[in-house]
Amino acid sequence: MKTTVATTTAHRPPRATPRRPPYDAATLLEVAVTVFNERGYDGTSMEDLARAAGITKSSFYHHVDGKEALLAAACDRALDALFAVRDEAGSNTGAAIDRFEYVLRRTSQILLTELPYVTLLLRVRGNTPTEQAALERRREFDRFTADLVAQAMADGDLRSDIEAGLATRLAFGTLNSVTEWYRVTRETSPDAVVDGAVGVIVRGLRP
Amino acid sequence: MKTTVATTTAHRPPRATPRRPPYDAATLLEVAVTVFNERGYDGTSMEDLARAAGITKSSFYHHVDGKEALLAAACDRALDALFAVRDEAGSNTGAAIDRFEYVLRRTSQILLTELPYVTLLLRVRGNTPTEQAALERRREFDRFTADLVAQAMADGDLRSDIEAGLATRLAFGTLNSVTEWYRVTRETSPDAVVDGAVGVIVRGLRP
DNA sequence: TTCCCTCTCGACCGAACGTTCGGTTTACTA
DNA sequence: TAGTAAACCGAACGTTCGGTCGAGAGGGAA
Repeated sequence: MKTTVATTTAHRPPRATPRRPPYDAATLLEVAVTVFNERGYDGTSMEDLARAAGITKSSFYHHVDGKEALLAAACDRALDALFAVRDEAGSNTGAAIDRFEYVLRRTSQILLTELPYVTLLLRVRGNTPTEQAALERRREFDRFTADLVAQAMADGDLRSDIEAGLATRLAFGTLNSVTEWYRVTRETSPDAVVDGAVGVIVRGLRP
Repeated sequence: MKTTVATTTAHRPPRATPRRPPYDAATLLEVAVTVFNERGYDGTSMEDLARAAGITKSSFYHHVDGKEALLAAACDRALDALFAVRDEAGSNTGAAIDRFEYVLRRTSQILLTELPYVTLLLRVRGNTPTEQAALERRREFDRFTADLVAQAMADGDLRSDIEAGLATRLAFGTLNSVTEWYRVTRETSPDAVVDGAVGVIVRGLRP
């Protein structure tokens, strides 16, 4: 890591690697979210983020607005993807049970394609207005799904011996738990996880 | 701090507040865990804890060894309860499917009786050796259960079209998700939650 | 060459962090 | 009434936090 030669010029930033393309906000967001998920948001310092990106803290600040802005951007990315699902045709046409299963499947797909962002979203506790806003959007999505569950129960397509709210929470709990352990490997494909999780949920909830 | 004239009192000093019994370590641990679960461990300062207890930071330190010691004590309490289940007769005798169901039920009961401590345990990320030790004990418990699942699959008592590791993780994911939303209320009794969760899991995993 | 803009840096700031310490109050006993 | 130990407190310690600042390096355009 030391600047070996080139001592003649007093000011010579270490250029060990051939040349890295300049960072953009999206790339640094990805780096930040990765570290956030490893150490936790509050447990991560801006110094940690800069080190992970291979630049100094002040350089890092040149590209991003601040720590909380990173969190907000990450949550928004996850939430936008989820709300896009809510507006898809499959979530709004047909029997409630089919719409519920569609939402489950699409949600779990997004959970895997946007894994780091969703993981971070699921861990915010509401400490700041930013986090509270993210929590509120999450709840709105949960409410949308809970209505589907209640409707499917009324239709007799889901077992109604447990409360609709409990069923919804268990369903999302099962899905969301994937963020706690899933890592992309050759053995466990995303599709297998999606099929497995959704399958277990709907079989567990059917009458 | 004025020295009141009441030097003559001798028997009944005027007491504005009734007087709180002195704190002990267990009570302050409970307070700490509650705040940790609200704000997150790293997001909680010792000042926050002291304020929640109604004493100053330095008084708080009179009773506890430090922030990390509180985390360790809380994790140990949760883990000790879980490992006690592993050693119970119901977890080690009979068919694997019955033992699995027994472990699930007892685990979810402990999850509710020791809710704050288990909640905190499930959120540690391994930032310190203390946290890593807790994570390792958790994994040991998961391995124990995964063996039961694999055996029950071999017996034909659980569907074997999904991987045993995936099934175990989904089962615990469903159970553990309860910590994310469960609050003691009159409407939703702990027993109803236990029955609901365990029921959904075993029905989802049966052949 | 000069200008200009982007990117990077070291140095720095006030605030908050976990923790310590000297000293005061309280409850109880002798 | 004096002595004692536990409970408690205010003030500060050294460190780390998120964030700022002025300046240098590099490259393209004139």
